[in-house]
Amino acid sequence: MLDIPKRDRRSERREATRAEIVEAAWELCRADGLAALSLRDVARRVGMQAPSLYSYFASKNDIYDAMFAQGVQEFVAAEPDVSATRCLREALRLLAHYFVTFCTEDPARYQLLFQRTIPGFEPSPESFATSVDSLQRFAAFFEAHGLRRAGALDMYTALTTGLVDQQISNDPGGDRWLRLLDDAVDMFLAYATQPPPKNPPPKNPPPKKRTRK
Amino acid sequence: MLDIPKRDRRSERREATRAEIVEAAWELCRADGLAALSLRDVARRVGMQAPSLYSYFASKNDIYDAMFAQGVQEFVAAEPDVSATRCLREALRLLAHYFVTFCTEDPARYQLLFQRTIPGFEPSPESFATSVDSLQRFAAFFEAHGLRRAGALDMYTALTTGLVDQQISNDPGGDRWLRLLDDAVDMFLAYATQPPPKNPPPKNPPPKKRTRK
DNA sequence: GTCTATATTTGGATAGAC
DNA sequence: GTCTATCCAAATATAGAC
Repeated sequence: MLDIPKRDRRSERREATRAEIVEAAWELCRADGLAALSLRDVARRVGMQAPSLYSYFASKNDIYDAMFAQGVQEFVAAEPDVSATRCLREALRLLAHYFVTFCTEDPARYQLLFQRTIPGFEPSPESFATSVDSLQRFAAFFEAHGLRRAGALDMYTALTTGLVDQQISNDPGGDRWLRLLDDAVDMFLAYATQPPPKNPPPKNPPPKKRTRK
Repeated sequence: MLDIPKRDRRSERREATRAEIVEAAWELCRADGLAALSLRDVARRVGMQAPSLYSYFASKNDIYDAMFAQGVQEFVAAEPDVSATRCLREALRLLAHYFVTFCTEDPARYQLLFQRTIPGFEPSPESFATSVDSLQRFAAFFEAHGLRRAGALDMYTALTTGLVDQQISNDPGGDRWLRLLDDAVDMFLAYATQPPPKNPPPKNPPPKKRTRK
């Protein structure tokens, strides 16, 4: 039997107001930085006084948490489906492109979701679980395509977040690092699909030329 | 003619106190996070009252600036000299290892030097110039070893800072990403020393490039 | 639910005595 | 140079009227 929740105009209104508050908070964070968020500013932006917010959120961190949850939802909701894509390179490009675009188009959101920069804030277990699920689907994708080299997933996350980080830190709004993405995927695939060398590669110089010392 | 500055016990003492203050600030940042620094705490740690700090620094940002300058000095002072190293791979491993170790061994320092996370803070031009110099020496190293592929330097910085970032964010104190460093260097060199393919590798037409805005 | 008023804390920074 | 005393601003959060 389908569970059709009875509509409750009161709680609907309440949810709408909560969403409005969260949206105002995002706008402020995008403008002034994630850490600069203040309840006064949020309240003023939605036409309230600061204490009124406490009717909707228990604390400032509670607002951060709602923002976190919303951000994760946004990420998973728009994740491209690559299950029908046979070409690994193509699929990975698609996923990588989605990730870096998602991150760089809203640095404040990136900071909240992927870095740990707000002093006392920890996302709620539910929201966090959703993001862990997403990463595990990604791990499954690697597995399905035979990317089993030890550390391959970690190398991939380092590479993509590195591009995002440099882009945001050193060329905000530009594409100096973003445009390296396809090359990065190729580079990574060459690494990940290559069997790890039996004997660790030239620790010592492969005899360049003569002069032995 | 050699410029031997006359010793001035007063200013020597003053410099020593400044250094003491900066060191106290670092300790607090390492413990509580970079953004949590407060003048009161710094003062208490050096046995002063907060206003006394203003005899040594004009503002809180002035302290951050001294910390930044000190951090940059530390980095360049201990930079390994690879000019005598003939093997590119070996040299790059050395430099990369130095960089990621420097960054991960003190995340607060990494945050101040390489990320832009303190709201109103901009490093002074002198300190900033020193760090730019360091990067340019690195660019010269690339040039000298024939690493001229477009974007190679940017790819390298993305890769190394990505490892640092993931390490700090997701495995602080561990080595889950650090131990991938040698592989990362190999992966990068395979990419950078390989001529860019004439026609983009994969079969399907390169997915629509990110539209410029 | 929203407001006013206020508590509380915590910052950075200044004035002026000693 | 260092202190005490203080200012000023901003922040989160609570109490209670309406």
